[in-house]
Amino acid sequence: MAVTLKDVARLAGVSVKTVSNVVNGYAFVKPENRRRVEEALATTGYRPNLGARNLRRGRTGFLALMVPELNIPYFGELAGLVLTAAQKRGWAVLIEQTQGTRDRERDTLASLGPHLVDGALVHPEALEAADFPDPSGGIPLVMLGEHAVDVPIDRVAIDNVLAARTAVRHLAGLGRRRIAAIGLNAARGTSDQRMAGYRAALAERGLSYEDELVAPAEKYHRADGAAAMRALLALPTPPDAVFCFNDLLAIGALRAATECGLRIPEDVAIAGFDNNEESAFCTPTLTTIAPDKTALAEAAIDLVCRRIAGEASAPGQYIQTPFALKVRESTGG
Amino acid sequence: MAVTLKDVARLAGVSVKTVSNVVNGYAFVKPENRRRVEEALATTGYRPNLGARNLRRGRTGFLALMVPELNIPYFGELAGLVLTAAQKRGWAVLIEQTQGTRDRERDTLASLGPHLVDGALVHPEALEAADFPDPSGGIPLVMLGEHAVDVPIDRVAIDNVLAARTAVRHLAGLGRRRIAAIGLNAARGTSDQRMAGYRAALAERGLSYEDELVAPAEKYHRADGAAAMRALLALPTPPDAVFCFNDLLAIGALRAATECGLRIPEDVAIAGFDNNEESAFCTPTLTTIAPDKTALAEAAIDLVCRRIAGEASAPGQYIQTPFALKVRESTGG
DNA sequence: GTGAAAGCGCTAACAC
DNA sequence: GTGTTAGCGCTTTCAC
Repeated sequence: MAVTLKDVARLAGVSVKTVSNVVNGYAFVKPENRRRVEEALATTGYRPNLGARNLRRGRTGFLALMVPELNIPYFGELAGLVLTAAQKRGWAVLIEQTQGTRDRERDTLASLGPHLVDGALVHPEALEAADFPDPSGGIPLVMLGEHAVDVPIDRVAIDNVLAARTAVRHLAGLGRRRIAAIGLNAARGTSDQRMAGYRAALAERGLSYEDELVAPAEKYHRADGAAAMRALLALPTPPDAVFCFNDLLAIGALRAATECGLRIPEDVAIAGFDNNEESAFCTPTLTTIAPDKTALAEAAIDLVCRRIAGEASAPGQYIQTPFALKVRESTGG
Repeated sequence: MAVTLKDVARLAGVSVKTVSNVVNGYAFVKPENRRRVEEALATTGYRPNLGARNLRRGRTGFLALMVPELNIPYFGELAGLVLTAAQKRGWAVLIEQTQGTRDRERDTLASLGPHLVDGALVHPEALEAADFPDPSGGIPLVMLGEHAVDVPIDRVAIDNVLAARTAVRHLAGLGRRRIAAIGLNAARGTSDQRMAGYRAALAERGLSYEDELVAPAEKYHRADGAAAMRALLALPTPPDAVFCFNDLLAIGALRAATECGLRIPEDVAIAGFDNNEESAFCTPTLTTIAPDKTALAEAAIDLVCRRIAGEASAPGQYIQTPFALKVRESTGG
C-alpha cells in the first residue's frame, strides 16, 4: 500500500539506514548514494509514517488545544491564531471542546497524555486545583486565560483585574454613576477577576457597589446578555452604564437596550471585553477591552514548545500579554 | 516512564494477551484473571499508547478538518459541530487552516495521508480538479460546502443555487426592483453558485440583470461587505435591496448603510447567507439563509467514517442537507 | 559511510 | 481461555 523506507531502500539498492539518513537530512552520505536515494524517493513518492517515527522517538508530534466552544468568536479567533503559531513550528494541533463544564474539562485533561500529544494548551473555565492530579500524565501543560488555578503550571493571560478596571474607569470617566456589570458566575474564574476590577474601579471613583446592579450570566452567550440587560432595565432606577464581561454579553445587552428604545450611549453606555471582530461592525460599534490575542497564542505555543524541548526553567511561569481599551460608539467615542 | 501492557501483565501475573483482551473489551476472559487485570490496570493507571495501537492496526485514529479560517464565524460554528460529531464516534480531529488560498489548500491536501489521518473533511475555497492527483494518498475524503470540483469525491452541501434563489426571490417579493449582489469572486466556487441563483431569481421575476449592481468581494469579511456597499450606494441609482453571499458581507453592508444614514429595510433591504449567530443579534437583525449546519457536520462525519470502514458504495456521493430562509428585520420581517 | 539488527507498545495469528 | 511470537515502519546503537 503505502511506500515504506524499505521499499525505497530496495529500489535505491542501499540499506534503510542510508535512506533514513537522507530523509532526516543527515550530512554524511556518499554523494552517489544520496543521488540514488533521492531519485528513489521521488519516483516512489515516499512519505514518512509519522506514527512509526513518533513511536520510535517516544513522541507523538501533536499538540492539543482545549477550549470551551469553537463557535464562541473569542475561541474561534484564538484557535485560529494558535493553529497558525503551531504550524510555523511544525506542530499539528488537535482541538478538544469542553463546553466549559468542569466534568468535560477534567475528562479531557485526563485523556490527554504522552501517548496522544506531546503538550497541551488548555483554556479552562471551571477546573479546580484538585483536577490536576498528575498534570495530565506528565506532558507539558500551558494554561490560557484568566482562570487561575492554584497549581504550579505555566499560564499566559492578560491582567484581567486591571483590564476590567480600565473599562469601568472609562465608564466612570464619562460621568456615569450607576454602572452595572453583567457576567457574575461563581463557577467561572473569569468572573472573579473581572468582578474584582469592577469593584476596584467603583471604589476608586467613589461609587458605591450595589448588588442589584450586578447581573449573573450562565454561558456568556448573546442571549444571556440580552436577558440580563432586560432585568437591569426593569430596575426602579436602571443603570446608566453597563460593563459586560465579554463582547457576546455586550452584544446581547446592546440588542436588548435597542429593543427597549433606549439610545446608546446617551441613555446607557455599554462596554464589552474581548474585542471580537463583530464589535467593530455592530450598531452602535462596541467599546471593549482588546487583548492581544496574537501575542497570547504565540507566547503559549512558544512556552509549551520550550517545555517539550526541556529548555524552560521555572515550573509555574506566568506570562502576561498586553491589552488595550478600544473606545467606540457604545460609550460615545 | 509510562505504564505499558507488559507492566500491567507482570503485575497481574498474566500475559500481555490477556491484558490486551481485557483492555479491548474481549468477552471471554476467566473472571479471576479479569479481576486481577482490572486491579492492576487501576493501580498502575494504565493508558494505551494510541500511537502504537494505531501503528499496529494500520491506522492513525485521527481525522483532519481543512477549513479556510477558524475566525470566520461560519467555520468556527461548523468546526465545533464537526468536532462534536467526531467525538461521539471516538475520533480525534486535527484542524488545518488554509486561508482559502489554492496553494495552501493544495499543500494541505498533499500533506494529509494515511500516515497522518485516516480520513479528512475538506472545505475548499479555491481548489481545482487538477489539485486532486491521487486523492490525498488514498484516504477517504469528504468535501464540505459548495465549492464543486469535478472529481469523483464525496460531497455534502446544501443546494446553493436554490438557496440563493430563495433569498433573492424573497427580496423581489418585497417589491424591490433594483436588487444588488455582493460577493462576486471568480476564484471562489461559492460565488458561481450564488450568482446563478441570483440571476435565476431575477429572471424569474422579470428583473433585468445589471453588471453595476454586482459588487465583487475578496475575502468575504465584514470590511469587504462595507466597502462593496459604499460603492453600491455611490451609484447614480443605488439599489433598494442587496443580497450578500455571506453574513459577514451582509453585516458590513448593514454597517455601511447605517453609517450613510439609510433606514433598513425602508431604504434598502439586506439579506445574508449562513445564519451566523451574530445575525440574530445585530441591529437590525439580519434576514439570511440558514443551512442546517448540524446536519452538514453529522452527514460528513458519518460519510467519512463509513468510507474508512469500507462500507460505503458509490465513489462520488453527493449528499444534500436542508436549509431555510430566516426572515428578520433587515428585510422588514 | 553504511549495513544488520534490536526494539518503541501494541495487536493478531497461532499454538497450547 | 491464555501464552508466545511476529511484526506494524521507523530510528538508532553497534559493527564493519
